[in-house]
Amino acid sequence: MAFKENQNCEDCKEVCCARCFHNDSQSVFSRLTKDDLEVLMGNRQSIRFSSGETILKQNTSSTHVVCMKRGLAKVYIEGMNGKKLILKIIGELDFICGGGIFANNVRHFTVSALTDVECCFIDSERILRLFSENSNFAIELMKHHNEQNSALLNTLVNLTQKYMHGRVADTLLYLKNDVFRTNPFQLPISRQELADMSAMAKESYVRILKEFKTSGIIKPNGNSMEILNEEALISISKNG
Amino acid sequence: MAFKENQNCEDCKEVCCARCFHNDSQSVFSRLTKDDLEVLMGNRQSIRFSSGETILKQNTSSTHVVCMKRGLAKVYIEGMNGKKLILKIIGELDFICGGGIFANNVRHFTVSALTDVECCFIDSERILRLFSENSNFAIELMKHHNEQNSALLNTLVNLTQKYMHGRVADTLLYLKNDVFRTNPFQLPISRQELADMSAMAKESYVRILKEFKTSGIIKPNGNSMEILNEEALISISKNG
DNA sequence: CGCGAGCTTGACGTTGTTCAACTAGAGTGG
DNA sequence: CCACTCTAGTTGAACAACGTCAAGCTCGCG
Repeated sequence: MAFKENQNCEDCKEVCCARCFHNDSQSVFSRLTKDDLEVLMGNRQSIRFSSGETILKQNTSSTHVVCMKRGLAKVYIEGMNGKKLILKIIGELDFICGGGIFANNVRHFTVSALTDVECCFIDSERILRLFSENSNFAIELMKHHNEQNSALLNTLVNLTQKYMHGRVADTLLYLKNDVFRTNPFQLPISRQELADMSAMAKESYVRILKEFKTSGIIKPNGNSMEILNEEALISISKNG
Repeated sequence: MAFKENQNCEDCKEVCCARCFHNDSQSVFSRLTKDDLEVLMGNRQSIRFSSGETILKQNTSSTHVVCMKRGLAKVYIEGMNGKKLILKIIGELDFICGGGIFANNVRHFTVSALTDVECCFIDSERILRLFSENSNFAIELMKHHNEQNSALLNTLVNLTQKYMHGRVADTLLYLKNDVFRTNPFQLPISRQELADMSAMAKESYVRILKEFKTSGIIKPNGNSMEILNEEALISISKNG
C-alpha cells in the first residue's frame, strides 16, 4: 500500500476529489454538480492514518463523514466484555456515513486503519445542506443507506443461523470477492480479526481453516490466502 | 383488538390520515404539507388483514410503503432451513419502508399480522416524489432509516454476543417497554415466535422462562406475562 | 541467541440443540 | 356429555457445537 508523498489537500483537490466524487458512477457523490463539489471541498480535510490508528470512535458524535482515498480499514462494533464484531472492511472510495448526521446521534461503530490510510473528513453539516438542496444526491445517499441496511440484515441471518463452517466460508468469499478481488490475496488482518468478523473464537476459526486446507478448498500460507475450490465454499456457505 | 366496522378509505380519510400523518410529532410524516398529504392520500389503499395473514412478503419488489393503523404485526426474515428471525413487532402508526424504494430492490423481510390489522398501502413512487420535493420529509425519512439501522446493529450485538439468558431478558424488556407499555401484558405470539426473536430453540426459551419464574423475576400465566423484577432483567441483559 | 506476539493444536467443560415423551387445553364429531 | 384429535407448551436426556484453557510452535526482531 504505497503512498505518494506530499499530497496535501490543496495539491490534490483537482485530482483526488474529482476521482472520489465523479469518476465512479457507483459513488454516492456521482450526482453532485460542480457547485455542490465546491461546497464539499471547501472545508474538507485530507488526513492520514497509520496502520492501527482509530479513524472514528464509537459513541462520539458524528460531526464528519469520511471518504476513503487509499488503504483499508475495518468497521466494527465494540460489544460486550471487550468483544468486537467486525461489520466490514472498507477500501478505496468507500464512504462512511454513520448513525446520525440527521439526528444528532452518536456513531454506532468504530473505524480503524488496517493499512496506512488516507481519507477525507467532510463536515456533516455540509452534507446535510446538500441533502436538502440536491434531491438527486439525497436519493443516492438514501440508496447507500438501504444497501447498508440490507447488508446488515444479511449478516444478521448469517451470524445467527449458520454453523461455524458456513460463517468461515462467508468471510473467505467476502474477502475474495468484495474486498480484494484477486485470488491469492494478502490478509491485512489477524486470525483474531477474522474470527471477529464471524462471531466466533479465534481457535475455532483456525481449526476450520485447517479443515478447509486438508480438504483442498483453500491454501493458506501465513498471511496469504488462496481459494482453490470456490464452488465448495459457496456450497458450505449455503448449507449453513 | 376490536375494529370499528365500515371504515373504508373514503370514510376515514379525514380522521385516519390526519392521525397517521400529523398528530404524532414522532411520525415520519409529520413534516408534510397539506398538498403533500393530498399526493399521498390520492391513491392510498386502506386494507385489512386477519391475524396470521401475510402483509408483505420477502423477495417481492417493494412497490408500496405500509403504514399501520391498527393491530400488531411481526417483521421477520425467512432465513436458512425454514428458520425465522423476528426483527421487531410493529403496531399503531408504525411505518414499513423496506429495502428499495430508491433502488428497485426487493424486500428483505416478511411482515405478517399477529392480530387483526388495518393499514394503508401507499404507492412508493409517490413517496419518492415527495422525497425529492420536500426536503424536510426527506430528512425525516432519513432519520427513520438511521434509527432502524442502529436498532439492527444493536440486535446484531445482542444476538451474537450474549448468552441465552441475556437474550431472553432482552425480548421481555423489549415487549414490556417498547411494544405493550403495560405491565402484565398479553402475548399475541407463541413461544416459538419468542424464540425466533431471540435466535434460539423454543425449548431453550421455555426453560429459561421457567428459571426466571422460579427465581421470582417474572410471572407467566398462559399467554399473559408480568415482569416482577425489572432491575434483575436489566442486569441479566447487561451482563450477557 | 533469546524474546515476544501471534498462530496452532489438543483436551476439556459449557452452552445450546435435538429428539422424544408427556401434558394441557381447544375444537370436533358422535 | 364424552371420547378423539390436534396443536402449543413443557420436561428430560443425549448429543453436538462451540468456547476456554493451557501448552507448544513459528517467525520476526532486537
